[in-house]
Amino acid sequence: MAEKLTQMGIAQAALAAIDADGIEGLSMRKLAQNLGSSPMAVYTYFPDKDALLDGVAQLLLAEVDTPPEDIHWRDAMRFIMRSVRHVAMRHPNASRLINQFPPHTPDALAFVEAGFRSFRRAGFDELSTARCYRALAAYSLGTLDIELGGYFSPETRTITSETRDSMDTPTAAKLLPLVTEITPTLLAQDDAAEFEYGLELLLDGFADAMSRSDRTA
Amino acid sequence: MAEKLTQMGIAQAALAAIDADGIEGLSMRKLAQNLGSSPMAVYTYFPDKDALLDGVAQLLLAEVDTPPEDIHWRDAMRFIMRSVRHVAMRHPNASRLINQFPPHTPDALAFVEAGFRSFRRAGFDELSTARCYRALAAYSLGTLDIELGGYFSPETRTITSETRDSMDTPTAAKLLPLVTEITPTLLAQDDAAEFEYGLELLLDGFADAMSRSDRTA
DNA sequence: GGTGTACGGATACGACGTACAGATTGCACC
DNA sequence: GGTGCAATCTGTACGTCGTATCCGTACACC
Repeated sequence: MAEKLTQMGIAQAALAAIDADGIEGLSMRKLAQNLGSSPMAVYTYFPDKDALLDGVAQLLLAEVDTPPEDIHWRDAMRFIMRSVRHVAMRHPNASRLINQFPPHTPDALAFVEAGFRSFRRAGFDELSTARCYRALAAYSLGTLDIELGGYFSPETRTITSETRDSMDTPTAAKLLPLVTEITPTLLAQDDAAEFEYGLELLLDGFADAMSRSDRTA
Repeated sequence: MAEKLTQMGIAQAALAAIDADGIEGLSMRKLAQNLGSSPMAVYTYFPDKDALLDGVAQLLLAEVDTPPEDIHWRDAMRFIMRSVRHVAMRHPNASRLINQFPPHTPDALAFVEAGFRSFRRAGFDELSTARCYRALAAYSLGTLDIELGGYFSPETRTITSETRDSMDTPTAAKLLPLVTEITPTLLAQDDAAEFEYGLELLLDGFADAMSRSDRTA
């Protein structure tokens, strides 16, 4: 068993394990077993489990595609945003890692660099580029929380205001009529379409700001 | 020691412990000690640790303020969005819980209900309300990841493409000139101002869509 | 007063992350 | 070819975790 261990190889095995069993299901012992070696061997390549998870995140982020160089900035942003979302959807169990660890390796930063390039080529200055990147990052990360964290799903938990077992549906409907009315609508929508909706609003806003600054310049 | 235990009391103690020591620092044993009782006592009120964390999240969400009823929908949304952000900033160690557990108790849903009310009163139909809520939720949750998860901070980790210790700064600058150029700008911005920037873009978009649908109706 | 039921405590189990102390390997240098 | 050193990997062990299980207690209700 046991090809030579490498950082990449270990991180890939960890990603595979997470894809299969979830993040909570990953332990150093099980990972080592998959790799045909001893638990502590991993610590030669990663100082602790958190660093390993970071490594897995970098692996995910490196999967994000880079847009062609010659397209309009709007298309480039759409391309990148969709690609991030698709990577997360290919690895639903691992997607939290994307929210938790920002890209910081060259491979993981490739798509960021490409996005920046696209903005700058279109005439965005440094500040506008930073601003837009931040807004897109926030929207994108939040989308992952919502779509892959099951944010809008029905896992009714307990706890209420001091009394047990309240929150029977009829009572809730009286207290929260609009939540009751709108939640089904929320759940019925297509995730991809809703993602695009908000994305276009942001891109529209960027375009407006750009054209305004053109006119003043 | 030991007032009578309650769901609320336990959740509050857990929140206090998390505020002090972080989520990872919270254990059932330490929590029980703070409460002056035995670890297993908590399990009378919460089926497991995850349910307890959910309870803490509900507590946080219940801290979100409800906007006055008579203001313009745009002001109401600003109000709510800012309040969510401020709650998270009061509990930086606990803020991940907001991303992980959606509101589902009456108290935690109060601000959602108020937001829906504001949209509907302004003439948004069910679908538009759901759409806008989703976009705002995504932006808001992503903002928490970025501002409180330290997303843009410098915690340089390791792992690269197969080789160790690369990613010395000069090399990075060659490979990723724009990342190198723009990252300082990104870090230098004021979090609150950047948050408002993206928020206004979304609100502008909602307003446009509204006025367009008025004209067709 | 007797009985059931909600509550809290004690103990224990299995799994976890990882510190530490060797063993093993491969390679540089004479 | 031998010798030493550094990197790599293994084995063992410690402390901590979540929580299953079993038991005692106290109070509500008839």
